[in-house]
Amino acid sequence: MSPLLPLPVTAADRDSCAATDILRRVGEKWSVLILALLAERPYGFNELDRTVEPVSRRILTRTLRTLEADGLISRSETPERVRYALTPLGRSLLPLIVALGEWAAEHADEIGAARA
Amino acid sequence: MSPLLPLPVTAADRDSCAATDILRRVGEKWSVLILALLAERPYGFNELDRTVEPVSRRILTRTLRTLEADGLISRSETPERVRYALTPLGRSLLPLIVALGEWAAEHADEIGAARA
DNA sequence: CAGCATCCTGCGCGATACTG
DNA sequence: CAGTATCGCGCAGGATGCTG
Repeated sequence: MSPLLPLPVTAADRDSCAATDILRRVGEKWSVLILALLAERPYGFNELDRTVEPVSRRILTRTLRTLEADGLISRSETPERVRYALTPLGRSLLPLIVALGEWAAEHADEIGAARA
Repeated sequence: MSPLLPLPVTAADRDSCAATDILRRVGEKWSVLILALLAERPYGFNELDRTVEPVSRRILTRTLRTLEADGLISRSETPERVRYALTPLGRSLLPLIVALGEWAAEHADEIGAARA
């Protein structure tokens, strides 16, 4: 066993697998989108709310809190507004997400064909 | 807008984003693990069931069907057994998952520290 | 502007039992 | 061996209204 990576095969591992963990995190509905937006510049809360569009404020809040708790984004208050920004850790994750996005774009037709 | 990628910002895009789509797919609980196992060699159904361990057969079945529908794995029947294997498409996705796994392993302590 | 409180729905995931 | 059928739980995600 023990494949190419720190991947969990036994029951004992299954909750402690870093790869699965982070994959589930970025698999959450709005995470990647938020990270991609913050890659360009910091955003305020309502600004994110408007830009991400059909997300509810409840979910946006929770997603931001989670990303913050993981150290991927930072939240700072200024007198005028709250400011969400990427942390260095979050920024280091970007290339991988970008690569996955490119892979998905390249093979979108193959996947579409397979589904039909 | 329109960040670094084909990422969905508007409501119209949100269900058609290939990147988010594939991320949710591999974010499913057992997907990466199954892909990682099949990266080494083909597996039979019960063989997967035993190896992945705490997964229920119902979920294993559904996960396999989904991965198959996306063209990432193939299912073929021989007289003695059913054989699940990676497709070329699935294999082309592996390096990206490996990269994410390595990233997660490298930064596991930072993430852990952030959560505390 | 930046949220929190409340209520609700769908489905990811699981346990258990049964089938050809 | 390779599944299907049935039942159930918890949580992601959402709608709506209120707050300082």
